[in-house]
Formats: sequence, structure tokens, C-alpha cells
Amino acid sequence: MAIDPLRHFPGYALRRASNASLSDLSPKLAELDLRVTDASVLLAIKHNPQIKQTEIGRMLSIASANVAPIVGRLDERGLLNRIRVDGRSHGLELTEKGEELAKSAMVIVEAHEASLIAKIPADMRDTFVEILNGLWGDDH
Amino acid sequence: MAIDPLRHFPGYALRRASNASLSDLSPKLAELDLRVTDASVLLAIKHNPQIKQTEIGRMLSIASANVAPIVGRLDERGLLNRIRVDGRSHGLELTEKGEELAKSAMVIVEAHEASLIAKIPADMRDTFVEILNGLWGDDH
DNA sequence: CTTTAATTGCTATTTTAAATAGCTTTGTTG
DNA sequence: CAACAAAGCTATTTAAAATAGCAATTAAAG
Repeated sequence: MAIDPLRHFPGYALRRASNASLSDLSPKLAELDLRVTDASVLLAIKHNPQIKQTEIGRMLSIASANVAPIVGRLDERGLLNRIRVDGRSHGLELTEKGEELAKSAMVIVEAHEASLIAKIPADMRDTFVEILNGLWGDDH
Repeated sequence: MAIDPLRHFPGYALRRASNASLSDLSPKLAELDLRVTDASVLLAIKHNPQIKQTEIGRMLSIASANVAPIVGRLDERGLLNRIRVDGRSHGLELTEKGEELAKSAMVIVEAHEASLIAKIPADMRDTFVEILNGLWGDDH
């Protein structure tokens, strides 16, 4: 096989691993008619009732212009309620239907993550995730 | 700050770290008028003269339909030559200009990777990359 | 108190990566 | 030689992000 000159670089390996992980997860969530980003927003709301769209964007590093259509789609499907906080912002919370879908999504995500975790040496798992989390942004 | 319910999952952390890394690298390579994927193809050719497009696709997990326009763009810029191997395939190799651009790209990539590596505990660096490389595909 | 600035949410568009469907030409093999 | 696989390609679509810009509301500063 040909030589991959970038293979020993963490950033490159990161991208390859992330892509592989996504293309495994994506079709599974599609069974619930959820995109990967939709699911992360759904779960963000589940765990943070009354969260505002701006906060979702900040937390997930999604520009607010891109949060709008995602939340809009979830709203159209009756998965969440927007509760007016003041003139310009709403607190979001899941409906019953949203809670159920979030639960199903979480089952899928957990199964996916479990199969990833299985590939990491047991004594390295926590460290590995900590390193990963140390790599994105100095904002946390 | 709000609670990110996915933070402890490796797959999720992977995506966040990969995205952060990409949005750091991407504008740097744009200074050479290269997209991230273009650069990885350019470097693949540099290190594997006479490589065929199919092999590039296999190596980088890019569908051949998506390799075509990338190589086409590099060709248009005079960065590579297609050397006919048989009726249906060409071996690719960089021109002088391509070699120079590849060298510049490599400088950028290495600087980018160095700043990533700096965030990984020194004694974990090799292990970290090995684990990452173990996560994508059982095809290597 | 009023002008200014920042916040929130939004529309519309564009870029990039990747996926999908389908095609032609050329080799290879039974 | 017929059937199939390999190689390269076009065109289209989906998804995530980025970008530009706007309207309404609230907060801050003079």
C-alpha cells in the first residue's frame, strides 16, 4: 500500500478518526430522522431545560445563524417548546415527544460510543478523552 | 455555563477536536490557495510518485468520484503531471511547481501539528496517535 | 433620558466535504 | 469472445460551517 505521509500527525489522525466515527453514527441517527448535529442539539436541550439558542451555539460551537434552522426543524416536528423569557429570547425545553426521541437518540449514541471505547485500551480511556477535550479551544 | 452531556464520550470529543483543528488549519492553507483535502492529496502524491487516483482514494478514504475534481484542480494549476500507465490509468507525480507548493504546505501543516502536539502531555503523544489510528477502519 | 452599543434570533447565500447515481473506456478472466 | 472488474469521470445532492446582513429588544453610557 502507498505511504500516507500524514499518518503520524495527531491532527490528521484526528480528522480521519472523526470522519470514520461520523460515517458510522450518521446513518444510525438517520433512522430517527436526526442528523448528528440535530441530535447534539436535542440532547443539549434535554440536559439544559430553558436553555437559549445562543447558549446552545456557544456550547456546541455552532454559529447562531446555523442554530436557528436546526431548532426550527426540531420545533416543526413538535419536539420542543419555546418559552418566552424576554422580548428577544426564548428558553427551550423538550416536549414529551422530544424527550422520547432524545432517549432513543441517546441509546444510539451510547451504542456507537461503546464500540469506539472498545477500541481504546482500557487503562487509557479516561486519559484519551481528557486529551481530546484539551485540544479544542482554550475556552473551557 | 450549560452542561454538555456528550463531553465525556470519545466520539463526540473527537469531532469537537477535529473541527477545532480544521478551522485552525484551513485558513492557513488557504493562503496557498489549498483546501485541506487538496493539501493531503498533494502530499500523498509527493510521497508516492506514480500513484494512481484510485490509490489516493483508497488511502485517504475519498470516493473516486470526489478525487477526480481535486486532482483536476491541481492539474489545472500545473502542480502535477499525469503519466499514462495503461489505457485507463495514470501515474501522478508533482511538477517542480507542485514540489515547491507541497513543501510550503508541509511547513504549514507541521507548524499546525506542532501546536496541537504541544497540548498533549509529552509522555502520551505516541500513544495518543496510535489510539487515534486504531479508531478508523479495520482496514489497516 | 436619550443616544449608543450589545444581545438575540433570524434569512439567505456560499463553501467545503462527502455521498450517490450513473456513465464510458479499458483491462482481465472464465 | 462474453462477462466482469477497474479506472476515471460528470452531475447532483446532502450536511456542516462560514459569511453577510437585518430587525427587534435590552443594557449601558453620557
